[in-house]
Amino acid sequence: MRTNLREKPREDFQKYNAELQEKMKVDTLRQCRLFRGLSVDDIKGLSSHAAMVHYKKGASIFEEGNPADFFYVVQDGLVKVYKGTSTGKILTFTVAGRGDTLNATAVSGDNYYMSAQTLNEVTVLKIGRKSYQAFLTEHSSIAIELIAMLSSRLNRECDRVVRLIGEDVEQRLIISLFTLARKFGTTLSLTREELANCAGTTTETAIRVLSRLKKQGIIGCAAGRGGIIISDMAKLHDLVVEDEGWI
Amino acid sequence: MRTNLREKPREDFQKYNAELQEKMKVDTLRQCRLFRGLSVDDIKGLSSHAAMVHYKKGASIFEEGNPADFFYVVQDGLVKVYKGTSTGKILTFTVAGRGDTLNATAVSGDNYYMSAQTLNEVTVLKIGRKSYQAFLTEHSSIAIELIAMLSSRLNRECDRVVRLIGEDVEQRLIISLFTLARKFGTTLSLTREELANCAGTTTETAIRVLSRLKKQGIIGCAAGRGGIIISDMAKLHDLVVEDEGWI
DNA sequence: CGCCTGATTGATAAGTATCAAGGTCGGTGG
DNA sequence: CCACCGACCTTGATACTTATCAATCAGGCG
Repeated sequence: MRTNLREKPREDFQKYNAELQEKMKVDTLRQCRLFRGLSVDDIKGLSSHAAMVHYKKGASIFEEGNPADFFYVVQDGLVKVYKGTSTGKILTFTVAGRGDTLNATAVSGDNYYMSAQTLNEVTVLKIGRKSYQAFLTEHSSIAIELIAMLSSRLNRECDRVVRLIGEDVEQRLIISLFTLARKFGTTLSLTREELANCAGTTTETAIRVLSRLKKQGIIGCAAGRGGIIISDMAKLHDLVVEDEGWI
Repeated sequence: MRTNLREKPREDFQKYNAELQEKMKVDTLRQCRLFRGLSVDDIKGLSSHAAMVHYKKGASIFEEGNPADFFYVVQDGLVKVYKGTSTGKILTFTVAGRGDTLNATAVSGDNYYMSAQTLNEVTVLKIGRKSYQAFLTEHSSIAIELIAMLSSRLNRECDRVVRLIGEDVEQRLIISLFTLARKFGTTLSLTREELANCAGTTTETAIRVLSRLKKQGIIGCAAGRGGIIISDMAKLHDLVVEDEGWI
């Protein structure tokens, strides 16, 4: 029968495809800091609840204040996690990449505490709130990692506050650039506007600072049209004022 | 024998005194959010490791960067918990009162992450780092409370960041006043400088805003010399711009 | 080719910090 | 008891940082 001859390879292909996807999901979850220390089997258990979802550039994954029905992990692409201010500005708290969670530390509250929007083509893993919470309570060793994550994030936000009070815009932009470059490499695909949002300033001010840095040879000339290239990371690092003081 | 006749009451007195102090310590610890849900016996166990220490006004309890040898709970008085900026300014993250911990959320790191200084006569409970950590691991139910505390503090700091970007100084001062008054009542014994540090501004600017509020009848005229009296809490509340948006 | 987004530069204005100069009150020592 | 001193409060003038507004430019894409 013709149908049989046709169906057989298609089934194989589908099975292969499903296995591949499952492998990718597990791979991604294993890169989460939150799940380190867990066995592969544990992660496979969680992975079975995870759906792979694709977003195009500029799409909203979730918005501040909406019911937090899902827990997200970035599989591919860049996602900005931000909050809007009462005056319509935006502050980007983090740019999440592969293996980063979007809302792991949002433990309390039934609603998303921030918004998440894609900066390019993005694939995420999406896990139902219930499944995620059940997984957390089953694997109590995560609690320790969660506390560590929360604690370090809290410190980071406190530092951000101190910098907002103590440092001028130029310094904040430099720190944003440095932090982003350390995480994603020296070729950043961010618009000036996105960078400005990271530092809590305006596009124009960000551009003016970048121009100055370009004159100093720290930013490459090939910048522009949605990208920033850092050509002298060492010099950039020298410009960062450490507020740690004693080291 | 004379000695006997004398010693007896003194022993009684000392015993009574020790019991009283122990009771005070337990009472204080029971007011800690971190320890709610624990039995009185559990808390008594922790209390036995706690020493009551007195500080006079303006004293430093611990300083950012020093080895974090102790865990502190405020028994009486006000303590500001702050960080200095690289430019010499100060940002007060919280004013701690009775039952508040000074460094409970500083889980990671071996050094104090902030500084703590008394705002008036203060009594604290001081528990050795080891004893505190042992207690935490023994009573794993605290982990849940700790996560909740960390999470809510993280949210609060993120909000602070957003307000620093989005709101002007006047609004930040109003929010600081409102928050302080809700916690400590409408008679605040804070200098203008301390209030300014809470809002991340300068003394002069804080004074100018307070003058305006005084004209509007929100701040009492009896203010000045180390105190602020809020005479119209409702009107103050009306001035607070909620950035929650939907409620 | 024309539109649209993002980058860029300049001019201007608003918000705050900074600097300066008293003023007030409470405590302390002669 | 009084005078002084120091900590805190207050107000004004000025400067600086950065946002805002406006205009132009460059490149990608339908």
